[in-house]
Amino acid sequence: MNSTDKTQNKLTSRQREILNFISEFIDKYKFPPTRSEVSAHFGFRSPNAAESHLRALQKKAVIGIERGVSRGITLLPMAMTELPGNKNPPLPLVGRVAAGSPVLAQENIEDEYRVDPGLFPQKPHYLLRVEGMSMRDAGILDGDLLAVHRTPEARNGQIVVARLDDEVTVKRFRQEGSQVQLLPENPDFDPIDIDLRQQELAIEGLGVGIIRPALL
Amino acid sequence: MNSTDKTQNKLTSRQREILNFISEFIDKYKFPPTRSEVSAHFGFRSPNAAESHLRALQKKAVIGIERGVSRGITLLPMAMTELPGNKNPPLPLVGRVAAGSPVLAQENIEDEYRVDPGLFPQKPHYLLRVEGMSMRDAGILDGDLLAVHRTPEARNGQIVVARLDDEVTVKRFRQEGSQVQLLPENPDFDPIDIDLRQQELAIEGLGVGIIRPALL
DNA sequence: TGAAATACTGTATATATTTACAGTTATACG
DNA sequence: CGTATAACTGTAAATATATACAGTATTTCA
Repeated sequence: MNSTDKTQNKLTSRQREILNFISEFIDKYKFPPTRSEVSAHFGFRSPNAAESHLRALQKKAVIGIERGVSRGITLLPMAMTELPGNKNPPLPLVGRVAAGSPVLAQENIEDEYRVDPGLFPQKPHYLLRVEGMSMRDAGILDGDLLAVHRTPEARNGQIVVARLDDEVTVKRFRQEGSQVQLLPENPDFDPIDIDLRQQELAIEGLGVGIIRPALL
Repeated sequence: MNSTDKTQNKLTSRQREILNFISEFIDKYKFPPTRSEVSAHFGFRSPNAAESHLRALQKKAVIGIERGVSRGITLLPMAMTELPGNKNPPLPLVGRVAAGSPVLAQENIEDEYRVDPGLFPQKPHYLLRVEGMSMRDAGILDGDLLAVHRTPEARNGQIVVARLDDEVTVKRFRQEGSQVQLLPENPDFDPIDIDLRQQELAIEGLGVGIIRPALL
């Protein structure tokens, strides 16, 4: 391991706690904490304890420290990845899913959009651009963005993102024992029948909402 | 004027400049400026010049100052109103529009949601909850949220929010001279014909997108 | 017209804050 | 086993920062 690689070092649990505190402090007070505020929170008797932690976090490229500046701590983009409970991250927009690749593979992500999570009944994890008119009568049109909640479980009647033979499709879900039907909402299309004993079917997620970025 | 009313006092142009600087400073550095940083920016030779301005802004309830805390300045919600170039404000969700009231009247606003403006081809100004199925075949269903761009001008074929006899409706727009048609997208509904010489029609805005907060 | 508010200069000081230096203990690593 | 890193205590000092006090000139407003 050479001395220049800083980013790949993972945080220790204590460091994660410190980072967490900084993030929450900023959320609460709208400005970063001082060394003594960090120390006070964790019960350190020396401000230097906080100082060393900050230096470590800086070395690992999750925070920035402005020298000689009070409260000069900034959370770097890198920090967002490490933070839990990061409400309202931008949702990746998934376009055409390349055969065999995971839906959220980098190559499938076209863009990122911030969308208020409170809009939807279930937290969406990504947006999937819908192709084709097979769900027209459910009001889901070609080009619509389906807000998808990642989960492998679906109940009858729900609109799912399913993967069948390396193809990703959006359909209404129906299951009776080992027989699954993927139902289109357009009489021009035929239902897809699957026998789980003979064919593999993966539920990628649940459709929880629609965003139509343009009206015709 | 008694001494307790603080909020209604408007800001002087200088105070607005100061507030602006603070806001931009926070955007840039992620923490608020000190008195000397404010002074340096405006060329004050005394940190007290900044101090007085901050006190004035505090008295007018646009900023908060934590006593004894470095960089302890916070922008209060009130400040947002005063600030220009406030990109990405939350969009008000307009529910049922009370007869005779402006669409964006306080009484019509149910909630507020942050939505990435980059999603839509035109900047949406508010979200309108669609009632009824008259636009079903355009994929706009009962309960959908229509993202509306406020403008009084519409071109043929666009989906508009129109006000006719104190009623607000969403329809497709068509105009030939003084004859306007508001076309539903559902054979169960009849087009509305308006002669502008006899009846008043106000275009409240253009539908620029749809958000469906739940799938059935 | 006169008091209050605005918009500053200038000086001073308490204290908030960063930051360096010197240690201790425990754990991980090759 | 020795070295590095993590996770602290404890002390000290330079400096960054808030903030009080004393003024001046101008504008606002009742």
